[in-house]
Amino acid sequence: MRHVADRAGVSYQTVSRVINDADGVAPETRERVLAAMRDLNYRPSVAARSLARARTDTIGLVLPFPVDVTFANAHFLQTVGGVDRVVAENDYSLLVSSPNDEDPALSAHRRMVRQRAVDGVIVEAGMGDEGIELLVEAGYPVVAIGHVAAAVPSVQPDDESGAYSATQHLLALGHRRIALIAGSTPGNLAQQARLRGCKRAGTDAGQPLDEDLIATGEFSLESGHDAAARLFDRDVPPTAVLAFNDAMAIGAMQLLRERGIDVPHEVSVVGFDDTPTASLLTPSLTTVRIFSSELGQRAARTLIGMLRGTKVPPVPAVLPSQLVVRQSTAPARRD
Amino acid sequence: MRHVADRAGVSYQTVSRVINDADGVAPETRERVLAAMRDLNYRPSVAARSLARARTDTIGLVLPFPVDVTFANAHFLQTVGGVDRVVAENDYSLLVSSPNDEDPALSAHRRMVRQRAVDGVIVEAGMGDEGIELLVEAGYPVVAIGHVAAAVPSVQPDDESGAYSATQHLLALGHRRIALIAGSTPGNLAQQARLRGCKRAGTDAGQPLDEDLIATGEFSLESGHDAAARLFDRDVPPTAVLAFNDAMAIGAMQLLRERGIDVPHEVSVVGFDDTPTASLLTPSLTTVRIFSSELGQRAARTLIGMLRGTKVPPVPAVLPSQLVVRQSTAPARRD
DNA sequence: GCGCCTCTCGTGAACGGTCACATGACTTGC
DNA sequence: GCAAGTCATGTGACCGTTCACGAGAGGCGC
Repeated sequence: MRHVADRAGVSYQTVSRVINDADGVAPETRERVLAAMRDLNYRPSVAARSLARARTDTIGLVLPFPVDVTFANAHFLQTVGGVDRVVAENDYSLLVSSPNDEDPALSAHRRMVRQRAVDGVIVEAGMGDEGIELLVEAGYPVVAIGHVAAAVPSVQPDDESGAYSATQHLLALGHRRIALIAGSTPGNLAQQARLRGCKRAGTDAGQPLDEDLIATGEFSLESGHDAAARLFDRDVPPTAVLAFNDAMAIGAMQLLRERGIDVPHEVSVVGFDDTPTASLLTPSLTTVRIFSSELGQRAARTLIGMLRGTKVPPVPAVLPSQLVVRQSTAPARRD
Repeated sequence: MRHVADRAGVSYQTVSRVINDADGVAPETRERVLAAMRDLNYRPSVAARSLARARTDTIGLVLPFPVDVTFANAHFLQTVGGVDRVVAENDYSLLVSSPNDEDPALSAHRRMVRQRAVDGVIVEAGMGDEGIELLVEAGYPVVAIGHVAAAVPSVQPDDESGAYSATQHLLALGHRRIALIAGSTPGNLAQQARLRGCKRAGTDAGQPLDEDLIATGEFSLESGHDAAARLFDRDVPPTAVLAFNDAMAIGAMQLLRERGIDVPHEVSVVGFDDTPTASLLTPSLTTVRIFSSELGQRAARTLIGMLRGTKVPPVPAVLPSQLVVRQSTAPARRD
């Protein structure tokens, strides 16, 4: 920087002003400085700037699983897509941290804390919340995406009402034996909310769900396939399946096709997420939309707002979810 | 840091030594310093450290598309998964940059250059190579994943021979009307290599491929579906389809199922990538394995090696690809 | 008892910027 | 014509580390 200043015949402070687009610099001087910067192929050092300004203009993103696992899930994918977009728009950088195998619960957060390299952190809920506490204790502004117990601002889909309306839809179609393909981690709060929604819809309709018809999967296509296999091996198989994400719903549809069971005339299938592919399947998938990208965008905006000193309402921002009825659901056949 | 030093009754330099695990500090002193660090909840500032050491221990990752688009592609997903793993193992951080809509070709690289926040950059090939030149000019060590024209170290799958053996496999099964679902960006070098491999296999066997049977897609499931629709609308449809990634192959299989065309007995389908789902489909997909995760790991190791001063062979590291024969290919029926 | 070496620790400068304030030239108002 | 108020620029200190030295304490050999 000093070199640039010399070459342009000004002081380093003036160079600094030019870099930061501060006013109070004569247009002609500015030009001279810019020229010198070009000539010397000069680039400011973020490290020095961060040090002096006590901020890094970087936002940390903590993932619940390794990169390849996390992004294999369409919901997380969309979510992070939204974050990425907003972050880039606001000239922040994105530093990602994912857990390693040794300490899946906390390593991603730990690494983020150890490196004091970000101004704030966005956490994808999915694992426990101890990690969030860790970040908060370390003094970071934190925004969570999804349901968290920790007292940090969060944006979350309305899982409960989404699950409620999906179940209601199936009940209205006359289905009585409704199977659920839930997640296998009962501690997960989103999972709990969805389950709550399903059950409430059942009891509200005077048709409580059969607990025996709740299978679990890992949110992957294969696990949905396998869970469905278990469900349809039963003596009295279900007439409808509600999976807690689209991938598992698609897996279930695969199994049904293998077994020659027609969707939707013999069995109805509902997913969760409204993945882009959901609408492209045949039959296209009835599913609960949760606006994942929007969720990510809001989280990023909220965090950036916090960094810029805006007040943030302490209540979680809940985005309504929405049932999208397509071809994979139909009235139950009379037994 | 000064505070810690005071509290431990030593100088700041000694604290620095403890932080960096340098020797020449008495065990008892070390303990005292560590205790003080804990008491004061002290965390070193990366910014200051980066400034003083002139490195950031951060590696940049430049994606060819926005996050959600890039990671929807299984190959990129695996690749970055590999990078992430190695980066974390070596205590580096990962800073990701993806293009924005205004300047898809260069914005990701530009942002990376502007922020002088990384020690080196890994670039996922996919877009043009000007961006790489930009990074090199800015003085960054760069490693590319995939085929690039720029003179930087790269790791790449052996696309040509993979495509060659896939085509050869189909020819050996007696197929004569082999359709290709290629990418729609002819400038892409990986694409060119695959095309070259296919054509060479054809001519080597005395059965040059029919140029009219080359459709294009966007590497998505839907585009594969649509490309297949165009191919099978022809008067004389192909008897085999070779798609340039698994997603498009799966899309093609979907179309065939819709039209009641049996795979593999009526039409054989081959994919590219060996996505995890490929083996789980029915029929399971014959595909070309390209070890994406391994590719990412190597790229990361290469870059870290460069940063640590290891010499890097200037030739691109080529990982052999490998045809995995499953159920979606079968001998051609006699016409 | 002296010089020398090793171990442990401290000091000053530098890294490359930003911030708060000071300074000088030129307008403006009366 | 002079005080006061802009505008443009320069100066010194500081951000929190690391690096290259230097220096004191203790052990050893002779």
